[in-house]
Amino acid sequence: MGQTQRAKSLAAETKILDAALHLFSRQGFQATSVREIAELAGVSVGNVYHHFGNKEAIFQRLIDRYWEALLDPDLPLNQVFRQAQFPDDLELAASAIEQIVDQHQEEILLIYVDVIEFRGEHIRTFYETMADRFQEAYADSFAKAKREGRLGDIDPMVAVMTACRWLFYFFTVEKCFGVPMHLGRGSKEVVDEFIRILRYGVLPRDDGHRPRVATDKDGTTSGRRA
Amino acid sequence: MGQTQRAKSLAAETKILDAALHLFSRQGFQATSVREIAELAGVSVGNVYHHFGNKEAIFQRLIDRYWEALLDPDLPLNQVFRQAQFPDDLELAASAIEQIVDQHQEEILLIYVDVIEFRGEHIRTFYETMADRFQEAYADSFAKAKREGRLGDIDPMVAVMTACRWLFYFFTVEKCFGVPMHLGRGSKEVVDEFIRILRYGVLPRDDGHRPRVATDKDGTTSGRRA
DNA sequence: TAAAACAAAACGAACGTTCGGTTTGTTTTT
DNA sequence: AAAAACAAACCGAACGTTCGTTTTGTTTTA
Repeated sequence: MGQTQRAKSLAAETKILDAALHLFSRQGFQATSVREIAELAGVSVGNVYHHFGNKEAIFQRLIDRYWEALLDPDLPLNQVFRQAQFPDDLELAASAIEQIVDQHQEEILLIYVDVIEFRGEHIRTFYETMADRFQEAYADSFAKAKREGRLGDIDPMVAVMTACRWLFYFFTVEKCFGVPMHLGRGSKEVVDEFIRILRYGVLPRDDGHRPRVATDKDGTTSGRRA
Repeated sequence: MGQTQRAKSLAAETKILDAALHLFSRQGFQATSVREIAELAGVSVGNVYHHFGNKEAIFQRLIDRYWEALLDPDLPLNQVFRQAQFPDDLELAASAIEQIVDQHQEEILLIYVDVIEFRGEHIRTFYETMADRFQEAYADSFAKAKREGRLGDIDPMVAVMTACRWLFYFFTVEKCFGVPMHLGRGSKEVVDEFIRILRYGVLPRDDGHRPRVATDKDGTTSGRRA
């Protein structure tokens, strides 16, 4: 009850933003009316316009909020980037990306709303910023690994981009688009296999590298189909 | 001028569908009005409703049209699947997928419209159908390759799914979302590198497999950096 | 008591859809 | 082969509703 004006105002703004996020991510921008947002937020239409200049400003604020969350240095994925241990950090990266997609399902759908209903510049800046951060984070690490022969013949920068994009899209398909199964295999199973492919490739190795276990020939170790 | 009634009717339907595809893919379903569609198609609003029961029926027809195109046995990608030469067919698959995304940019965006503005069941059936076709197409081939030791320790079915999904999404990002560059590298460069990663992995090989140089079937080793 | 927060009513514009009427091509009758 | 009858293709005004936004007025807080 005894809330200050600022606190009440901020609470109302949050309620409006949350309601808008819920609706925008489920039915798109144009298909969501200000009346719907107001009703779900439990405020009047007039009050919505007291806090936001117009409908699009609400959308913009939601995008900004997601963007800020992605740039947070404390975000696990950003910690992984700072360590720059590719390809050893692939498991860490995978679970960090899974966490992002899990916690920001609606915001990720918002990005696709932006792609469709606006001209989609946010997804462009997203990929371009990601590219810059890869360069920053991994350039030194890769130069050193190259000198020490710890990396193969491929371009590790392309590899890390490939991996992150795949993981991001994989979890997006699973959590946001609702395609939970993949060839009858579970999510973790597929991600682990993807990481192994990245590290060792699908073609057999004649050297000592035995990715899964040791010398088994039939590969019955992980209980796949007969 | 002397067109039959059926021909005229079909021409009008096509014009309406093309206009609707253009608009839906650029601004979404709800943001596109029937008036807009009619104007771009060069017909009256009433005529639109003569050919289609309602606005959503137009959308549905567009999705169906795309779906039929994907199931066409003559589609290059389906020919690649029938050959079932993974991982040798990766270059062929890549260019077949690139061709699909190129020729169906608008329809692919339509799928994302469906994800946002409807409940996105089409993308689910898309992925599930893809999974079934992978099983059909590659099951025998992989069993044989496994017996002959031509494949490594990984699950090839996961690998082929991984590859196709990545390629599809890669070209979608590039052509539909407008992110043409990737870490300053061109599209072909990145795809080639992705294929090499799939085959050989990022970790160095001590055996005779030298990924970058010869062993290619057609011998066209795309010239890259030393 | 002034300003901020909120609610309700009202605005014109645009929406999807309907409908009566006109044009145009085809079939039937003469 | 011309005329009459028919049906499909087509048009555009109009309907009822809903949209984003504004205006006006009331309550709450400092």
